[in-house]
Amino acid sequence: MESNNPEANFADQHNILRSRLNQKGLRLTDQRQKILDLFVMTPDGEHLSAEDIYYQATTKGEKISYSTIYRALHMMVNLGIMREVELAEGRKYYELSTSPAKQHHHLVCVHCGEVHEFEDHRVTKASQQETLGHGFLLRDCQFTVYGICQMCQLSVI
Amino acid sequence: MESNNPEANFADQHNILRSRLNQKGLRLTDQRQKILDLFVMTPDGEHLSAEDIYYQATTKGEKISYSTIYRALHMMVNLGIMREVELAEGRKYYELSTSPAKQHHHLVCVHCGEVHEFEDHRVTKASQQETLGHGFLLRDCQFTVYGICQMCQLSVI
DNA sequence: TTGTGTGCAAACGGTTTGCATCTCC
DNA sequence: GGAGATGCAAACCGTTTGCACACAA
Repeated sequence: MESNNPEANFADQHNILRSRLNQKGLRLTDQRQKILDLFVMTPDGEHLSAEDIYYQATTKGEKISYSTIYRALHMMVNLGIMREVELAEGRKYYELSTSPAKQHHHLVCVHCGEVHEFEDHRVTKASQQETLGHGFLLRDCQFTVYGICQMCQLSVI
Repeated sequence: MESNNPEANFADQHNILRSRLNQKGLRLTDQRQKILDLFVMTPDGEHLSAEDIYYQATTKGEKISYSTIYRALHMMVNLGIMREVELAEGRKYYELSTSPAKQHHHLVCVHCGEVHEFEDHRVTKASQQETLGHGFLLRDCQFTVYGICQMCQLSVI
């Protein structure tokens, strides 16, 4: 269980990232490592925005700028290491990408922002059929269900 | 076929809007009528951004400001008359809302922006099951499939 | 050594807001 | 008459960019 050994996990991720970067003549810097670490440490079902990353990093005394964060995120999305998801208004969130076969979706509480991840093969299938039917080449799909969670149903309305 | 009689269609829409507004002590102004008209005239499968509305309205010699457009759109979304959809980056699009039973989804070309609408009962079902399973109250769901259309596959890559 | 990456500060662009004025009911 | 709506200009805020400097390979 590598999940019992976070350091090995970090090292793995760094090596993967380093080799991918090197293939393209890019470099593995401290900042890029730190950003990746934050995602590796983030529990499943949570997502990080640029602000989250900035806040978590600076709280730990690490120095990083927003420009670096955004540039690193874009780069990793382009490399296929991360995925950009639309969960809430006016802000982008990021998560480590998983294999296309394990594509997952999000259930979001519009009131408190609570997010659940779920998989549904019917949705996956629908995206494949629809792209095929129109002669499209599938790139990504986002299925986001918005609702009000149980807690918020009590406090609001 | 009321689609053969656009004027009746406009009148219908205006009356619906007026009665909804009056229930809340709100008013039906010229600007709000014009905005709604643009959506009624827009063919199925097309969506309007605030900029689209501003451009189409001013091209016709009508005077309207962005603040009014945004305020009207928010109001109509809150009244359930319109739906806000995320199709492209950094911009919101709007469409007239349809009954929850006829919920539809979008297939978008990430290169040229071409959009196809489609319905899929499996997706609708999945959204219902997922909200139910977590005790959520379903509000809306967005299923957006991103790909590259046939034309763009030829010209890009 | 050199081209890539970083931080800073300023710019960007879609959206929102404060305020004076106007207008629908 | 009075609450609600509009237009203008400025503010907002997440994101991007130009540039001088720093650093990985």
